[in-house]
Amino acid sequence: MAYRPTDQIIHKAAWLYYTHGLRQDEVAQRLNISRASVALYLRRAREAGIVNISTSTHLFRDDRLARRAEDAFGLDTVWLTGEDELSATPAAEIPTLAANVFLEMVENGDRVCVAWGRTVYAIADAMNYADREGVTVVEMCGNLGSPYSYRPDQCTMEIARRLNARGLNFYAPLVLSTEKLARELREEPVIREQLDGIGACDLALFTVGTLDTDSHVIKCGALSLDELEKLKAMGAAGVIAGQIITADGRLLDCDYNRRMISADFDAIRAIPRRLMVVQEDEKFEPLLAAIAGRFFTHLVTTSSMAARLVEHHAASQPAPA
Amino acid sequence: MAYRPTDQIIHKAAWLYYTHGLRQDEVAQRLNISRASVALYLRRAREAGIVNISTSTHLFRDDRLARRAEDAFGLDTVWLTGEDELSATPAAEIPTLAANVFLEMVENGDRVCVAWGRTVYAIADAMNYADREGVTVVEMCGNLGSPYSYRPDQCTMEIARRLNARGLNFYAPLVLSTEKLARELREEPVIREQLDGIGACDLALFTVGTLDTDSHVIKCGALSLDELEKLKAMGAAGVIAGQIITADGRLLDCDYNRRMISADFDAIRAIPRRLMVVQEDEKFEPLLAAIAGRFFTHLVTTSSMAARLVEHHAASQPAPA
DNA sequence: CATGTCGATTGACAAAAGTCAATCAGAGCT
DNA sequence: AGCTCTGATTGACTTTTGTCAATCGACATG
Repeated sequence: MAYRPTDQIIHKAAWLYYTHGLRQDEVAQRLNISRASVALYLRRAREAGIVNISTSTHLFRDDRLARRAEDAFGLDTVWLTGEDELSATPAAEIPTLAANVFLEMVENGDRVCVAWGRTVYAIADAMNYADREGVTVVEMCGNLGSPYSYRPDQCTMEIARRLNARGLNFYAPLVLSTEKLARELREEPVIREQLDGIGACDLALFTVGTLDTDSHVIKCGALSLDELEKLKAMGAAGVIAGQIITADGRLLDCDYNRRMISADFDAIRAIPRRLMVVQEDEKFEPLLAAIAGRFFTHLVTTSSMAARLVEHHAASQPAPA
Repeated sequence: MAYRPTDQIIHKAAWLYYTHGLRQDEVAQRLNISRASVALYLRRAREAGIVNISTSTHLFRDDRLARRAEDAFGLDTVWLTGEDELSATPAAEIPTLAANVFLEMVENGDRVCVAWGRTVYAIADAMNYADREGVTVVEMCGNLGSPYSYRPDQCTMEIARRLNARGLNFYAPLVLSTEKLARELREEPVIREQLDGIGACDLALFTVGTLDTDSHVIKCGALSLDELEKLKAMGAAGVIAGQIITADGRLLDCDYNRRMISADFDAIRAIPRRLMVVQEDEKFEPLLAAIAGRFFTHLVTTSSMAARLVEHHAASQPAPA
C-alpha cells in the first residue's frame, strides 16, 4: 500500500507514456531523466501492476464445443485451448489462459480461495501483476510438504502478490495421523475460523487430482500405494482440495478423509464463482466426478478434454427432447 | 457482440503478442501474415478493447489535499490533478484523469447514467476502449440542441461505444415551453420508464453547471439572459442535470425547473457511486451547492479547486472537536 | 468486360524502444 | 577515511516497432 519513494516517478512515467501516449524520450525530457531510465521504469510499472495490460479471453470462449460443454453440464462459462497455432504445446497454454481468465474474474474487494498443486502454481506463475484493491486470498485446505519446488503456502502468497492482495495461509497440515487429532485441531479457534471463512469467499480457484501412482497425494507421501489401492477399491475417483471423492462426486467415507483438515464441500459449493482448471488428459475420470459433485461453475481445459466430456455426456444421456 | 470474421485473427495476434510476449515478427510467422499486418492488428486490438492497457489512478489519490477533501465533505474518493510536470495545461488533464477513474469504476453488468456537456464530452473523448460486458449507458436528462460540435445523445453513444456497451437515449427534449406539456410528457410510458430507470443505475457520471452569461443553459438557448437574472435573484446557484439548484443544494422552485424533463434528485442520490468532474475554476460556487445537495460521492477536480473547497469548509465550520 | 472503388496487405524505411556494460551514489562496515 | 556492496542511472548500440506509399484482390458498376 505505502508507496516507496521511487514509485512516484515510476507512476508518473507510466501515466505520461501509457495514458497520454507520449514517447519515451518526451517522458524523459518532462521528468528530467534519461530515456533509458524511462524504459526501465516502464518495465517496473508493468511488473508492479501500476500499468495493467490484459487480453480479452473471449476468443477461447467463442467456440462451439465450449458452448456445448456449458449446456451439457450447466456451467456458467467454459474456456478451451485447441491445437491451433496459438501455442506449440497446447497443454502448456492452459495455465496462461487460466491465469487470464482468473484475473478477469477477480473483482476489487473479493475474497478468493485457492487450492494448491502443480497446476495452480503454474497459474500463479503465468499470472500478470494487477493492482486490485481490498482482495484477500485464502487457502482452501491444509498444507503438505511437497516433492516439487514449491510449497502450498507459496502458492497462495504468489497469487496474493500478483493481485496486490493480502494472503492468508492455513495454519495446519493437510492430513494428520489420527482422526482424533484432526477433530481436535479442527476445533481450535484459529483453524475453525479459517475453515469457516471458506464459505464466505466470492471466488475459488482449484483443480481436481488423480489417484494414480504418480498423483499428488502419493508423491507428497500423504498416502501409501497400499492405501491407495484400498481406497480405489472403495470407489475413490478423484481428489478435491485434498479430499477423496467418489465417481458421483461425494466424499468417500474413509479414514483418510476423516484425518483431513480441508474445506467442507458445502462451503466450497457456497462460493458463487468457482473456477476449475484441468490440464492433463489423465484427469478425465476425476473431472467427471467433480462435475457430478457440482464442484465448479467455470472451467478451463483443453478442447480434447471437452470433446471427451461432451461425448461421454451424450452417450450417457441419450435422446434429449 | 458477434465477431466479424477478421476479429479472430486480430484476437490471436493480440494474445500471442501481449499475453505470450512474442515479438511481432514471431507472431507474423506463426499466423502466416506480414509483420506490418501484425502491427496493424495490434492497433485494432487496442482500439477495440480486446487488449486493455490501463494505468492505475492511485497517484492522483495519494495526496494530502485529496484526503482532506474526502474527510471534509464525506466523499468516498477524491482525485486531484496538480500543477506538476504531468501536464503542460493542468486543466486539460482533468478529462483524461476522469476518463481513467470512470473506467476503473465501471464494472461488468453495470447500468451507468451519464449527463452531458462540454466536460462529459471531453471525458468520452479521452476514454480508452474497454471490453466490458453487459454494461448499459443511459442519459440522465432530456436533450437540447447544442452550440458546440456535439449533441447530447452523441455523448451517451460515444461513452457506450468506448465501453462496448448498449447506449440508451432519452426520447425527450430537456426543456419544454409549458409546464403542462412537460407534465404530460413525463407521464408518457416511454419517458416514465426512462426517468424511473435512473434510480436503478449503479454508477453516474456528471458535472455541475454555472449560471454565467456564457454558461451552458444560456448558450443552448434554453434560458434567456433576462430569465437568468430573475433566477439568480431567486437564489439559483448552479445546474445539475439541467435543473437549477440553490446554494443549499435544493431544487429551485421556479417555472423553468417545472418545464424540465430530467432525473429526479432522489433518483440521482439513489445511485450508489456518483462521479462528479469539475474542470473550471468558475464552478466553485456551483460545486459548493452540489456538495450541499450531496449529489456526488466521488470527485475529480484540480488541486486549486480542492484547496478552495477545503479552505472554505474550514472557515465555515470553525474549531472541530 | 473493362473500370473504379475500397479495404486489406505488404516491403522498405524511419522512428522508437530495449539492452547492457560502464559509471555513479549512497549505505554499511572496518 | 577508506573500502565494498548494492542498486540506480546513463550513453551507446541493437533490435523491434510504426508508418506509408504501392500493390493486390474482391466486388460493384457502366
